[in-house]
Amino acid sequence: MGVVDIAREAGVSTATVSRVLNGAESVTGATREHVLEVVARLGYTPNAFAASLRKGRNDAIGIAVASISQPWHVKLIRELRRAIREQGFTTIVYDLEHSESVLIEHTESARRLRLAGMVLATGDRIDGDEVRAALDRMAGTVPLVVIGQELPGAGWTTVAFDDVAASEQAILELLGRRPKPVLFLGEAASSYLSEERRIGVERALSQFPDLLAGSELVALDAGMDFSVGYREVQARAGALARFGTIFCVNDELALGACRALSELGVRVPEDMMVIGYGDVDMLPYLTPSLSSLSGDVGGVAERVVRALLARIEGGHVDVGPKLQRKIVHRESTGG
Amino acid sequence: MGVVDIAREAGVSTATVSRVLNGAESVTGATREHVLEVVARLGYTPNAFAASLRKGRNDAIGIAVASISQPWHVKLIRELRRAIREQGFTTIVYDLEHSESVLIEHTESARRLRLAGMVLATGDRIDGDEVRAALDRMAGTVPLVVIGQELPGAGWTTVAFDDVAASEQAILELLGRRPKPVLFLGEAASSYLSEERRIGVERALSQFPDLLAGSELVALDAGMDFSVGYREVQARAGALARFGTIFCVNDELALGACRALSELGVRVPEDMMVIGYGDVDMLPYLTPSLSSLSGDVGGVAERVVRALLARIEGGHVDVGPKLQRKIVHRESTGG
DNA sequence: CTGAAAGCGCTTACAG
DNA sequence: CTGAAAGCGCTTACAG
Repeated sequence: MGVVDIAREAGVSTATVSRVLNGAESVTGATREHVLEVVARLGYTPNAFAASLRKGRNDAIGIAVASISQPWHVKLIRELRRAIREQGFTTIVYDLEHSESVLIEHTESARRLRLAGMVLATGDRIDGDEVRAALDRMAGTVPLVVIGQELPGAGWTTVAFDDVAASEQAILELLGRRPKPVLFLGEAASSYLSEERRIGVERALSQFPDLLAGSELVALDAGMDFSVGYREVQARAGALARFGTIFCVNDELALGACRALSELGVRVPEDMMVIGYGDVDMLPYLTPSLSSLSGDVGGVAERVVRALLARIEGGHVDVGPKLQRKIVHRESTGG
Repeated sequence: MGVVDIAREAGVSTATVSRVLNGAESVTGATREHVLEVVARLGYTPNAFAASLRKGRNDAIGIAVASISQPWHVKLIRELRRAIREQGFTTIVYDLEHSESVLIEHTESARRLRLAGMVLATGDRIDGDEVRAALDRMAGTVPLVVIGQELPGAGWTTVAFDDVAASEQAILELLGRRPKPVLFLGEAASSYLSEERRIGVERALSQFPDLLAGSELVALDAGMDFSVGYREVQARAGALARFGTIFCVNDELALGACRALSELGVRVPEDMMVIGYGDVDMLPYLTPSLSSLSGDVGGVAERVVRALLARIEGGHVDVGPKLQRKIVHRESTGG
């Protein structure tokens, strides 16, 4: 069943049916009522493919995140959807599952679907040859905004937090509370995000050479969930006394670390301070409650959408300086 | 740029281009190579709308979940995607945000997109007049499988856990460990899932009238996240001594409850046992680690896909009896 | 193995 | 305000 069936039944042309269904102002009230009645009676739903094909555009914007298992990304999706919907677009969520090949697949899908735009949020590096080529290719036809990492000469807009500064600032503040070496748990080279945060930590520590010497900056290769934080701390059971702080690149690692400390009888924060990144919703409800570096997700979403709209209209927009994070102290850093 | 441009450049017909791009076997090796070279050189990507319109079908299956903020649903999405992809379909995720109007919108979207099928996973009731009508309407053209709740006379297949039995069984087991009244934290009438679990709890308690009398079965109206579990336990600070167990309809509530108990100086599990539902990944890493009623998500996904394929092919399939849950004891119930 | 041509179901300039 | 007709970009029976 299509417009022609509705048109025939209603005794009008397909043009009129289309106008009614698309809310054109020109249609007479009576005609509109009649057509709508027929549509309802016959249970007709327009074919989105035919409409998009004819219109030559799609009103959907893709949101691709590194992993929907990470609460921070879910929070971001929520905010982005809200902001995007306000602009009259629909959204479609892609889960990259931290995989380059999945990302590449999705760039293809975005091209085939002629998406109006795409938002990419990942801490995983996107500067590998294949990934970079796929993104460039996509960005040629689908306006793109990337959250989190800046690439030289990229044909897209970047919105990011200043994680180097945030990490440096946080470490300085924690060293003020307890001037002891730091155990940093981050990801290996595949993570852009970990790299930035590590640099900030190093920068702060380098002001205190003896503390830097005693610190350990771990580059994990095993993902960043609870179990990894747990395992890494357990693995250092005998060597924990020399550290004053465990600084984790996300909240999940911090949670796992706390569990290990608890099993080892290391008190948080008396013997060891612990802090994560992202400030996800559950942190205040943990025991001990977890400190974290918090960022304004709504602010990110707002900037992303502004930048995307500008690109969709063929223009550019200055998204301003990198966003600042702030440290949220809870029990795990002494409140 | 379209097939015609590729055809012209390659000196073949559009039919041949289409065949090459769709992997038809009939095309000569040389022709295939040549066409692919032109496609790559011109950076051509087929238009998905045109293809779907012409084919008259869409190979995408929708996955609609009550909320992507709930880890259990994220786990389910993962498993479903894997299973669906194996069958050659793509997936598209819908977040219902626990909203009836969003669900109704998505049923419309599914119809317009001529989805090959739809999976709906929600604990929120779907038997309200409007929602039920929207689902019936959708199920008329889009094969549907619902996870979790059974509706009489529905035109779709249901895959569910036996939560009544699981709850009853769990309570009996916990009463064996500590024969004291139970504080049950569940949602109000809008939640089908809470209702089932409450019934199981009541069924177990009714074998011990004095324990039933001392128990409290709370029907919350405020969602089911960490903060709610926390608040409800705090609100009963003076009355906790009479309970032996806090039984929560999800793990998030249980986590919040534990935090409140910790602040109140109530020891878990010595003074109070706590258990949740879903067995999400973080539970072993909490302090205390949280017990939970676990279900085989992979098993659900496998049945759902089997049922969906049968419906897509116009048939039916017996998905078998409801799935069983098992209780996973961790520190919060005494290990 | 390959091509010419029809047609999927819409929307929109154009004409009245 | 409304209609006749073209055309969006594919795929596929049909013919050779």
